[in-house]
Amino acid sequence: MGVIAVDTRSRRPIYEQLVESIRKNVLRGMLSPGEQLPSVRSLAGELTINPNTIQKAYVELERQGVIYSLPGRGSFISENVSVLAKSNRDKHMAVLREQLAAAHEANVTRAEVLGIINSIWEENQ
Amino acid sequence: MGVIAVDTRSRRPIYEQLVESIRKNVLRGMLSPGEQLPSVRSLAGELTINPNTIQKAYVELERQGVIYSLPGRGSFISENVSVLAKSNRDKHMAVLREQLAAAHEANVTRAEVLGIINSIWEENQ
Amino acid sequence: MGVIAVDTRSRRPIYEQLVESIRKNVLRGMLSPGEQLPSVRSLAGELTINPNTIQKAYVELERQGVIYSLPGRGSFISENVSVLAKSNRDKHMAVLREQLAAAHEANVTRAEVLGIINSIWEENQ
Amino acid sequence: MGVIAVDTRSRRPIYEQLVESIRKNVLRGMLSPGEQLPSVRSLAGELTINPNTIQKAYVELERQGVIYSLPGRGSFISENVSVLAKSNRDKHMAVLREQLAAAHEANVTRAEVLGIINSIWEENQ
DNA sequence: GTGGTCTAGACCACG
DNA sequence: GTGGTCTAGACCACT
Repeated sequence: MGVIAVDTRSRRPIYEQLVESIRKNVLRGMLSPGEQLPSVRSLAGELTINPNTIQKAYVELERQGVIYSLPGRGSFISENVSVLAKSNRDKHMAVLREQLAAAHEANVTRAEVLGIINSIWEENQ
Repeated sequence: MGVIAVDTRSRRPIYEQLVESIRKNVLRGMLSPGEQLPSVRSLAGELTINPNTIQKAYVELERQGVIYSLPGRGSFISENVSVLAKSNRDKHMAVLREQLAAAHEANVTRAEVLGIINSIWEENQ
Repeated sequence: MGVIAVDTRSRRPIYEQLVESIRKNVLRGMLSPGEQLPSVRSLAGELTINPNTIQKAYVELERQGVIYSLPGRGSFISENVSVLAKSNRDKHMAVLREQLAAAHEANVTRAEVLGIINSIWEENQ
Repeated sequence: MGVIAVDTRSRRPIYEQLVESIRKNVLRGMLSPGEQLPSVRSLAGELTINPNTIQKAYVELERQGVIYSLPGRGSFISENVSVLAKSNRDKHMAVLREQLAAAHEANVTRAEVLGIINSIWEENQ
C-alpha cells in the first residue's frame, strides 16, 4: 500500500495531503470500491504519523463519500465512485474557467494557452 | 482611495487581500509609479483594520518590489512596473500549466477546454 | 429461517440489528412462543458472522425476556409475548411524545402532523 | 453565555452535545446572526472541557453552515438562519413520519396519538 | 484487532 | 488574544 504518500515537511496539513492522495487513487482506479483501507493504526505506523491525524483524514473522506468506516471492522472504499468522478470533473472545469479568465486579464495570449494545451493533450485526440 | 478593498469576513488573511488588491491596482494602472500610498495609520482608520495588519501588507509589498518605503516620508509605488507585469504573467502561465494537467487527468477533454477559452478570448484576437 | 436479516455494511452494530430483527419477528408473530431458535454456530454460519456476535445478541434478548436459553439444549422464544407487546407499545408512545415535542419546537404545525397521521391511520378506524 | 450546556457523564459524545446545544440556540433565536461565540479556549475553560473537543464541535457546526470561523479573529453565528430553520423543519417532518408509521405497526391507536398531540399543541391553534 | 472519543500539551499564522 | 494543526497517550464499544 505504498501509494499513499505524504510530505511531513510541507506546510500543507498532513491530513489534507492524505485526503487528496487517497481521493486521487480512488478516482484513478488504483483503489477499488469495497476494498479495505489500511487501519488507522497501521497506516499511522507505516507513515510514522500520529493515528489521530489519519483518523481526521478518514473522517473527512467519509464526509465526502469517498470511503465509509465501520467501527470495529475497518474502513472501505465507497461504491459510488462514478458520482465522485463526475463531481470531480465539474470542479476542475469551474477552477479552469476562473484561472483562464485571470490569465486573460494578465495579458496571457490565446496562442500561449493553446501551446500549453497541445503539450498536455496528445494531438490525436 | 476607495480602490483598496478588503473583505473582513473572508477566510483569507486580510494582509494577503491587501497585498493582492494593491498589486492588482498597480498592474492595471490605477496606481501609478511614484504615487504615494496612504499612511499605515490613515489606511487602518479608513478600513477599520488593525494598523499591524496594514504594516504587514506594506512590508510584504516592499519585499515583492511593488512599493518602496522611505522612513519618515511614506510609501510609494515602485517604478519598475513592467518587471512586475512580466513576473505576474509568468506566474499565471505556471499555474495554468498545473491546472490544465490536473484537468486532463480528471478526464476533461481538449474540446471542453477550448470551449472555455473561446468564451474568454474574443474570437478576433 | 431467512427472516433474520442483518446488514453487515450498516454502521449499526450487528448484534443490535440481530436483537431488533428477532424482537420484531416475535412481535409480529413470525416467531411463536416456545419455538426454537437456530443455534449460535448454525446462525453464525448462515449469516457468515462471528459467533461471538450472535452470542451477544442472544444474551441481550434473554436479558430482555424475549427468549430463554437452556444450556445444552438451545434457545427458545419466551411465552410472555403480550408483556413484550405492551412494553413495546409503551416505548413507542414515549418516543413519540419526545419527537412531537421537538417537532413543535421546530415550528411544525398541528395541521401538518394531523396530515401525516391521516395518511398512516386509515380514516375508518 | 450559560445557555450552552453539556453533560460530561452522558454516553453521548460531548462534541455532539455541544453541536446540538448551539444549533438549538441559534434556531430558537437565542443566538443571533453575526454574534460572536465564546472562543474555543474560553468555552473550554468555562465548561472544564478540553479545547480540542470544543474545536471539533465548532468545525462540525461550520460544516453545517450554522457558524463560521475566522482564524485569529473568532467564531460567529452564520447569517442564513432561515435556511437552516427550513431544513430543520423538513428533517423533523421526515422523522415524525417514520416514527408514526412504526407506532402504528406497534398497535398504538390514532386516539392515543391525538391525545399526545393535544397535550403539546395548545388547543387554540 | 477495529474505529471513535477525549485529554493534555504544544506550535503555528493571524490580528 | 484567535482558530488550526499535530503529537502522545488513554479509554470505549464492537468484531
